[in-house]
Amino acid sequence: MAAAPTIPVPLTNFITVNNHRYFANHPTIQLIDHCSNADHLKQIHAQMLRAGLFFDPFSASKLIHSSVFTEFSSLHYAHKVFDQIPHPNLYSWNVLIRAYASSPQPINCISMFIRLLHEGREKPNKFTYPFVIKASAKLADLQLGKGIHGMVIKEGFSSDLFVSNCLIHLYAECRCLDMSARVFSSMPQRDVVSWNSMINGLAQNDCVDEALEFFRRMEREGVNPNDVTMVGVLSACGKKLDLKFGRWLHSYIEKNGITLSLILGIMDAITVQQA
DNA sequence: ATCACACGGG
Repeated sequence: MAAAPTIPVPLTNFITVNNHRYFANHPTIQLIDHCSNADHLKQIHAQMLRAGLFFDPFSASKLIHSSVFTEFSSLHYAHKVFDQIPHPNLYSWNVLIRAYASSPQPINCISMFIRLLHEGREKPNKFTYPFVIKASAKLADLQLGKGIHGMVIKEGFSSDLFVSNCLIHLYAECRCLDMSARVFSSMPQRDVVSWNSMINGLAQNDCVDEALEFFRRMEREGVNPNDVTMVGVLSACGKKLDLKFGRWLHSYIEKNGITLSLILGIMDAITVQQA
């Protein structure tokens, strides 16, 4: 197999992202954003190989991003591109880890994460963990989740709002609601997603009264519920067959101007019907 | 330059 030619590129202009300086002025790299089909993307890929641009981690990450996020490309292709990058930066790792987390094979997200731990020049950051936790949640793998949680604590991300919200959801998916509650109560600050994750987790695990209790607590603490909150609360209410409370929720939704998305409308109708 | 939460019955 012939080695890719590595013609040095005159890299004179920089852009600054996250306090790092990158070369991003190469005409081939600028083409990436205007690429309109898979063949075009492959041509850019070929030009990058000829120009040695894969040795610039920022340029390589641009191609990875395009390979993953354009609808004419596939995750398989993106992974092959990734494997050709000599020194992928953390952004490139995260792009692939993220794509696998929302793919039908979340286990590949975990494999990439383990590769990152072994091969990466940078440690996982606050963006990496939410993707990996999401994959563990989809796998409903409690052992794996606990392991990742341990790393989160060790690496100092346990007070990150996004990471904690993911952990609440993860433990709920593993039917481990006492752990969800433990994460929730340890948070230095919470937002509506933290409450939603608790309420929906409880409702899905048939802990109806607890879900409604969290909703009341949320109200007391002055956090404004949104449409996702109401899906969980209505679901709990439907399981409880409580018509009176269902009707109260109905007027509550209208009174508080909560967006009546299609799902919420259907949920609402079902709750009233069931009771 | 990236991150989190949702529905029930056909």
